[in-house]
Amino acid sequence: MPQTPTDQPPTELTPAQLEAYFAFTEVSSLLRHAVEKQLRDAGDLSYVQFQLLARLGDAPGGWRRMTDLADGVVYSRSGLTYQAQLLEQRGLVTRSPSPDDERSTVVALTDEGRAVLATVFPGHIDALRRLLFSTLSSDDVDDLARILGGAASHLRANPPRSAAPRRRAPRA
Amino acid sequence: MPQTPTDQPPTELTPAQLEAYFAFTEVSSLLRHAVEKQLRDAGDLSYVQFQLLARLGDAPGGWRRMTDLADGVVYSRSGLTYQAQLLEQRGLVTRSPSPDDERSTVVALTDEGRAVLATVFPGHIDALRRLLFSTLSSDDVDDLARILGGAASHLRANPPRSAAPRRRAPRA
DNA sequence: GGTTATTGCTTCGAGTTCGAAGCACTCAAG
DNA sequence: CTTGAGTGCTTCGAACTCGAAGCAATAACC
Repeated sequence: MPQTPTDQPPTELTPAQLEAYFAFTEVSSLLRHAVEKQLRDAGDLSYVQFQLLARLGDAPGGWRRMTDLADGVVYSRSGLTYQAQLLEQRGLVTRSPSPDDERSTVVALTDEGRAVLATVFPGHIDALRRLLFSTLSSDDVDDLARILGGAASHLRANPPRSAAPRRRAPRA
Repeated sequence: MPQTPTDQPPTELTPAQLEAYFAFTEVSSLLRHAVEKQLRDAGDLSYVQFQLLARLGDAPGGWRRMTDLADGVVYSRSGLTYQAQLLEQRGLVTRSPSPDDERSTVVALTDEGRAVLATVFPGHIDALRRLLFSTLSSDDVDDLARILGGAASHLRANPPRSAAPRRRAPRA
């Protein structure tokens, strides 16, 4: 194990870091594709739609505000509007203005939405176990949770600088 | 509701598994968004485009077949055709039929493509270090590489059953 | 109270993604 | 040689995604 002479960051990653990064991206892609296929077959849901339903199912009262939903799944506002429309058309959620704040829209799970979620969920869990957790020891899972949990916090704290502070539009 | 008597898989995940999974998806989303922003700012490249250039830069001779490129980045063939067109229009790659096999197209990095790659690469590495590796110990990195490497192999070995064997279209 | 930000969501346009279908070439079998 | 299967890539259409711009409601300030 070579000593790192000083702390100054080199322009390269260590082999282990590269390996970890490639493995991460590969698992990310493959797992996502596999899960999407399973969800499409089981309940004709996209991954995003499933995540939204799952988050609603998890919420007390079965409803959330649009923005909270979007933040929860790391998703654009406009994209969420689109998906929420689709889910509403299928009768899986309702959308209504919040009584608190007329600006915000509250998305709520319908009975049918809850039913679909209940139908799809076990298959999703099975897929996860089969694809991901079947090869992982209990310690591995703990390690993953600890390491990635820390990384997630760090990433949340360092947002990708949400667009440069743009100058205001010129008045007429 | 009875206790879980044996090892047979329950329909739920353990809290640690859930935690690991959520952390994984969150890191995946956040890291992807952040890296995409960095690449767009630095060289007006999408993540996919960067991955393609990087893979070409890594290849002996600086060229690869379309299919090998697509498999390498877990990407659809048609999507690759689209992105390869964009890269070709920008003069970063060339496409030409393989002398070996007239069917296959060989994508090769141009000098300009290599230059762009050299420009963008350090920033990419820096971003990775800043966003991901700055919080990880050397042991963490080793653990990640080991655990996710194993998971990746397993996923590669269990492809999402490439579409059900659909019946062939009726002849005329 | 009245003006000026800020917030929450939607609409819009442009760009990207995928799978299915199609085309061209190669290989195997007769 | 001829047929048929298989492979490699592209084209096509439909769906999805995002950011910018727009609208309405709330909050902040004097």
